[in-house]
Amino acid sequence: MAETGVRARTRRAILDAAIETLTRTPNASMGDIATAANVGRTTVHRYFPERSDLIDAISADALERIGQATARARLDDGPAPGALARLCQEYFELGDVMNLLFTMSDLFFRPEWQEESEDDRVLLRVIERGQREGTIDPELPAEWFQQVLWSLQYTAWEMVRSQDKPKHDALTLCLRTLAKAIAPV
Amino acid sequence: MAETGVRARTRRAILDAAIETLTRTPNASMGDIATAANVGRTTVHRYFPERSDLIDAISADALERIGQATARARLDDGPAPGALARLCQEYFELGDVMNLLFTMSDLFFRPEWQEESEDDRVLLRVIERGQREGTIDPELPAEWFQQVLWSLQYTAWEMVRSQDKPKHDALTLCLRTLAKAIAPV
DNA sequence: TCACAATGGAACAGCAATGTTCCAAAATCG
DNA sequence: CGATTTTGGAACATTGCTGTTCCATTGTGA
Repeated sequence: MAETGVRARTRRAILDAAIETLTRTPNASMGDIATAANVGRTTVHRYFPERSDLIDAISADALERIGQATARARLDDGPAPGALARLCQEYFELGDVMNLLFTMSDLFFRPEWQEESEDDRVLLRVIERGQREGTIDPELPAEWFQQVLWSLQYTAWEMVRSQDKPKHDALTLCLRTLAKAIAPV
Repeated sequence: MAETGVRARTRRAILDAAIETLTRTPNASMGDIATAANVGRTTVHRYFPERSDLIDAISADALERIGQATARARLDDGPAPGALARLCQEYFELGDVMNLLFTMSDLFFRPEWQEESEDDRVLLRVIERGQREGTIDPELPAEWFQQVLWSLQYTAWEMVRSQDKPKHDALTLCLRTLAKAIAPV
């Protein structure tokens, strides 16, 4: 059977096209997505019967990729500030996933996203470790730094988008500002 | 004529209801908004013939209020860091306007918002002044700090929303982080 | 080459929101 | 009070998207 080959490939193509299209136009129709994927609308419905099925898959895909990025950052290794910097870099390179989140903000409000994930816990843990070790400001709550890290991701990508900053420069700005923000007084 | 009295009042009621409703549900229908405003759907269409007219009005209203807040912060008075702190407070108190922007992110991409406003210019000017006077880090571009200031607004409100932080605490976090972020090395 | 899987397109029904019109009721103002 | 403005509701046509079915065509693997 072509099961693994063809089917998996078109599924992936639709998913990628959906991510890219919805990033630019959060209200894009199924037809728009089909066109972007070079696929008939019928085919899209064959893989994702309802729109919500497609959104579900996108959500799962994004969570998956974020999880992988978090793992790659090896947050438990070495000094906390360096670990956070690595995480920033990994997240920043997720690019389309990040930008999707920022424009399709309703994703954020889904249960899978609202509940504290393993990634959240790992991140909070390394922040708290830094606070104990004296490398991160203990005066502000760990949750705050967590939010700031995410917001700086958005800010960096916004610099790329609206100010035409090179990606590399934007990442540098992000890293420097995070370093200053978490530094102990 | 009741011109000034009644008409202005219902218009305002519809506008306020629209802001509040769209903040919670960016895709709310005209009917939803009418209900929220305690007004018939017909009446809404009487004041704002098309949906786009309503959105236009909301956009103008938000820009207007942001302009007033910027003016109140008197950015040209006193040391730059203090001026930015005042601006943060004023913006933070805009509350519903801020939250509307964050959930209806398509507002951001309208021409009125993309083009550099007078408020933007005033803000950039005070940042650059601080950089010359040695009170703000001159190594990072003024546009970056501008974006960071806005992002911290979002972050602070997000703390209120998802972490149940008291508004006052969230504002404090915002101010302290901004202070550290702009501080010269 | 042949059988079967996968696709594209057309056609259709259903639905929800939009925008419009009309009229009767209610509120406001002189 | 009486005239005029303002409103709410019902009704309607229109539009765009959704989800489904059917069939002919193309592609794939054995």
